[in-house]
Amino acid sequence: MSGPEATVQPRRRNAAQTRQLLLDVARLRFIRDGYAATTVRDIADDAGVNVALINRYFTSKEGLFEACLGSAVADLSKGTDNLTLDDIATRMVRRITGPADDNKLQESLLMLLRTSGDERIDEMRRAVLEGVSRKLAAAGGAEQPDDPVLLRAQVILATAIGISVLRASFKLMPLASADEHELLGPVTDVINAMLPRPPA
Amino acid sequence: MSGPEATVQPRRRNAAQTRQLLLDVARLRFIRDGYAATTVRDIADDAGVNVALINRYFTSKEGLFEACLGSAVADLSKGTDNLTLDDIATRMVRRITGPADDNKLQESLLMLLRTSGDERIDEMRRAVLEGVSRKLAAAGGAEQPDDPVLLRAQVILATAIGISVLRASFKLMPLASADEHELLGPVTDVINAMLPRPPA
DNA sequence: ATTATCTATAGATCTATAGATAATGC
DNA sequence: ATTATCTATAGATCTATAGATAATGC
Repeated sequence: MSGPEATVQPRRRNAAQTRQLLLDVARLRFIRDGYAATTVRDIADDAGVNVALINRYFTSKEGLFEACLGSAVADLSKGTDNLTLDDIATRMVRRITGPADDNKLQESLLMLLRTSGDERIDEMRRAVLEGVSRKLAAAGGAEQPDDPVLLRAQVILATAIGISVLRASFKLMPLASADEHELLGPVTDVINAMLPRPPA
Repeated sequence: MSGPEATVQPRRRNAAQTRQLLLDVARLRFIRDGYAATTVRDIADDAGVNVALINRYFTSKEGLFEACLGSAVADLSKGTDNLTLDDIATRMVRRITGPADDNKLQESLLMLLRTSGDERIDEMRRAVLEGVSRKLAAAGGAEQPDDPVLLRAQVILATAIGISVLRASFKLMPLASADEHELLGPVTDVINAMLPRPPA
């Protein structure tokens, strides 16, 4: 159980910075090991601070988890309005493959897969994915919320999630090492197969 | 934390039957809650037997997990040789949607996603998925092991895993309630997009 | 007599908190 | 003086095991 290192070591005392540091290292732990297998001591050690600060800044382990999930949800919902069919593939692939502009993006989907067992939080996760799939369906021309295109949009989402899992958790080659360029073709093909261009 | 009920209640003492019962209820727990969040007491209570029997029949919690994963691996590798392109979609959809012939099949993929933290076991999981994707690629006409078709075969696998997760863990509608018939179309389209028919 | 199952308990965590220490700002 | 951080510890698990009980087969 060797852990990720703290990326920024605060020299001067700074509550806001320490709080953010805990958030960042906790997110990595939760993604990699899951909620139950991660101990607060693991997280505190990764951050290089005392365990008690987790309770000070986040009330509890569950509070910290909820904060991590909240930031992942914010990442995922950001800039998904009025997507065009052409945007989807490139955005999705970039989000999966890379520390392109913001390396927290690639982690958001994986964080969303984690659960602490709290049903209230689980419902939040479900609602986020429902919203994302609805926007995908809208880009594909769906009009009513019960449009059959919604099912196909959710299959696209499933593909994105599956690719992320196979890369991060399984390190399945060659998928795990495929770069943005190599993934763009297959992913574009899946999207086109699910959301055919309107004849108009 | 209310758990699944034991499906078979042994009336007469029967070590083999109790062992199998523990395996079955443990599998459900591990799939639903993960390894770390599941306690041996949860499992024993689900089975209606004493906790000590887990150690008696499986040495340890980890031994029980490994046995669960082993049966999932056996399920997944079963009958995947010499697949034709036409088989894949129907087999995959049936495996995802249903307690068709053997309801343990639908759980196998989800069990494979669980980890106990043991790297030896993680490697076993990876090898299984690598084998499955290789067979998919072969059905799609791949010849060398580094054929670029392999990447596309792994995207198919990713879609299957993603759909299973969105159904079981997220209960994302309408995907979660889609039956075999409703899923066949979209999944077939994904497979055709990834593994185009050879012109011959 | 054999062995499937249970009782009782040791030992090792893990989370949370009350209160102490020490760095910072006025 | 304020507050960011740490020390020490209580209380609640959780896994594993030694040994006791009781159902089965001869």
